[in-house]
This record gives sequence, structure tokens and C-alpha cells, in this order.
Amino acid sequence: MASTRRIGGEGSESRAALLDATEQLMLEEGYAAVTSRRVAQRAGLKPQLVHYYFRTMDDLFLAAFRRRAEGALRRQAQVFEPGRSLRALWALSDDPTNTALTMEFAALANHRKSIRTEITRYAELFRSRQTEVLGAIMDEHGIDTERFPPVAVMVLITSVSQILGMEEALGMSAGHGETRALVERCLEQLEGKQLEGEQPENEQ
Amino acid sequence: MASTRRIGGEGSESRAALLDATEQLMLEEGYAAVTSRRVAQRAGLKPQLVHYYFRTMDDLFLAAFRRRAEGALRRQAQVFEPGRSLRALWALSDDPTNTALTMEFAALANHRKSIRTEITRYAELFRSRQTEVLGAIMDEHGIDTERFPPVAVMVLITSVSQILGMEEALGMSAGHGETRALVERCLEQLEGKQLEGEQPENEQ
DNA sequence: GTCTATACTTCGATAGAC
DNA sequence: GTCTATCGAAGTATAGAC
Repeated sequence: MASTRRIGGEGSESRAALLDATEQLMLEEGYAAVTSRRVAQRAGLKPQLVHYYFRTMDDLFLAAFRRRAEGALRRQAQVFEPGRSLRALWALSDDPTNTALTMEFAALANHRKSIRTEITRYAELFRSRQTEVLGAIMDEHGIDTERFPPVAVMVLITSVSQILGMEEALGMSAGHGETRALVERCLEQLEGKQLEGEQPENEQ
Repeated sequence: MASTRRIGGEGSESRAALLDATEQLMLEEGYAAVTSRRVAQRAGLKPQLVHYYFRTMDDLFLAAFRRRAEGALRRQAQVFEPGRSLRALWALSDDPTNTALTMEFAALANHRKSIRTEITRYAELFRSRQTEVLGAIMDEHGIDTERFPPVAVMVLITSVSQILGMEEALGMSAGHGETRALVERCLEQLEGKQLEGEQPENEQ
């Protein structure tokens, strides 16, 4: 009971609206545009409600990030249940909204310690789960996981999709078509032939 | 002569100090920490000098970015003169200070139009020059540039080095060792044997 | 080229009424 | 749970003296 001040309802409608507004602002104008006044305005509420529900702006960012991260974890778990496929793994990484928001949160984390801790925590959780799935897929396809450690391949996949998303958000496109085509060829090749001993040109 | 106000010396010592301070702040605390007051304080000057040399904060950011970009272009030109090597290309991409600053400027560009234009301009210039060099190197090594378009390979290289740098700035390291080792193996293999027709496992 | 002084805006956060 | 009112801090930018 540090400071006896006020409360903040969890399942509130206004609260959700504030989180939505936060995401929108981050996507459209960057995290610096997320101020109590602007978030409230976007949500059709008064600025003071931000502090009622979140106390500090850091808390708001944290809540927004956690909501996204938990959603992504759930989506990830769903996608990999039925028939685990490389393509699903790539599609999940390549979601534009996710890549843009991730980059924005990463930039934010550069100067907010409380957020940095949470981001790295979730990021490593993601990576370990994704690596687990990827390793299984690679085994199924008979890919040499000594030469191509799943975690390294996972870093490659994540890197490419993140940068493509980020560059596209900036309006860049040079080389993107060729890159996506290359990725596509690799996926086709891997999904087409299973359990062959030949050396694959795939890099994903 | 839009607004007849004041001047701003180009080769000034204070000006350079302000640009240095800007870079430091961006690296240490993110672009949001770059305010006229804090930049001046870091440079041991008065806040008003920022506006004397740069008029607006956007001008300051632009000047800082251009200085970096021009330096990088010069460095790039130097490195590729003697014996163009894949390793040099990778090392240039993998410079930690550059990757961190690039990400920070990219984040900044998300909500400052004047900066976005300049960043994409330079980024596409970089990519085209790097692709040119990479294409030549790949030809020398007999790599099939139909299957692996140089520009796509360049996107891969850039992606991996950028994300590794960004994650390391955040304190992450999961999979980095394995990824660097994988890149290293690819470089060795490519530099070791030239002009062989066999299908290479390289992904760079 | 650098300073003092200052106008104006926006921000985070809190107190207290309803 | 939402409102009015408000404090103090920090931001950008400009005018004008030295």
C-alpha cells in the first residue's frame, strides 16, 4: 500500500479504449505521440482517466505491450497445433501490424528501463517457443540441425520479417519483392520434399 | 529569404559538439531524450545555441543523420576498393554503433516526415551501392545470381546485422552466438572455394 | 557567436467534487 | 467511474543586448 491513492478497474471498457488508442498512436505517429492528453482524445475520454487506470505512462505502455504479447503468444500456440508448417511460422513473423508495433516498442524500450525488462523477457520467451517448433519441423524435413541450429535459423526468419515490415512502414521497397520470392522458393522446396538427404539451399 | 532571422556557422566547433551530443543521447536514451535543453547541457552550451545553429529540432536531427550517413558512405567506398570481400561487407553491416543509430533514426522517422524522406533516400542509395558490390563478389565466386538475386541477399545481410545489433542494445543475446557462427561458416566456405559449380548452402 | 529574458505550448500527475 | 481545476516542470522558439 505504497501510496493510498486510487484504483483502476481491470475489465473496463474505457481501459480497453485507452489501450486501443495507444496502439493506434504508436503505429501512426510513434511512441512519442502517446501522451495522456492525446491518448484520451483519441479514445473520446478525458486525460485524467489515463492516470486513473494506469497511474503512470509507463504503466500504460506496459499494459499495451502485455496485451499484444499475450495475444501473440495465444495466436502462436493455435497456429502450431494442427499441422506445424514452416509457412505458418513465416506468416506469423511476417504480420505487418506486429512487426511495426514490435519495432516501436523496441525503440521505446531504449529509454524506459521498466519496459525494456518486460520486452526482453517476452522476446526471449517467444524465441524459445518458436525455436522449439522450428526444430521439430526441421527434424521432420530431415534438415541438418547441426549445421543449421534452429535458434540461428529462427533469428534469420525474425530478422528478415522484422526489417521488411519496418522498411515498408517507412515507405521503402527496394529488394523486398526479390527477398519475399526467395523466401517463398525456400518454403516451397522444403515443404515439397521431405526427408531427403540432399543439401538444401534453404536458409530459413 | 523566408524569415530574415539569423545565421548558423557551418564549420563551427559548437555545432559539431551539438551533433556529437545528439548522437550520444540517441544511443543512450533514445531520440525522445534529444531536446534543446539536454543536447546543450551535454555539449556544455546554452539551449538557445541549438536554435542558432539549427533553427528547429528537425534540422538538428537531419544534420546529425546526414553527417552519419555521409561518413558511412565514405567508409563503404574505402573498404571496397582494394580486394572486395564478403567479409568486409558483413563487417560493415555489423558495426554496433551504426546498427543502433540506424534503428533509432528509423524509429524517429516514423513520426517526422522531413526525416523519413531523407532516411529512405539514403537507405536506398546504400542498398543499391551495396548490391552492386555484392553482385560482383557473387559473380567472382560463381554463385547463381538468378536463384539468389544480389539485392535479396543484401536484404538478408542487412536484416540479420540490424536485428542482432538492435537486440544486443536491448540486452538480448539468445541465438546470437549460433547465428554469428552460421554466418561465419558461410563466409569461410564462400571465401575458401571460388568458382565451383556446386550448390552452396550459403544464405547470405 | 553567445548571452539574458521571455512567450507560448504541452506534458505528467494530483486533489477533490459529483 | 468520471468530472473540473490546477500545479509545476519541461519543451520549442524568438527578440534583443553584449
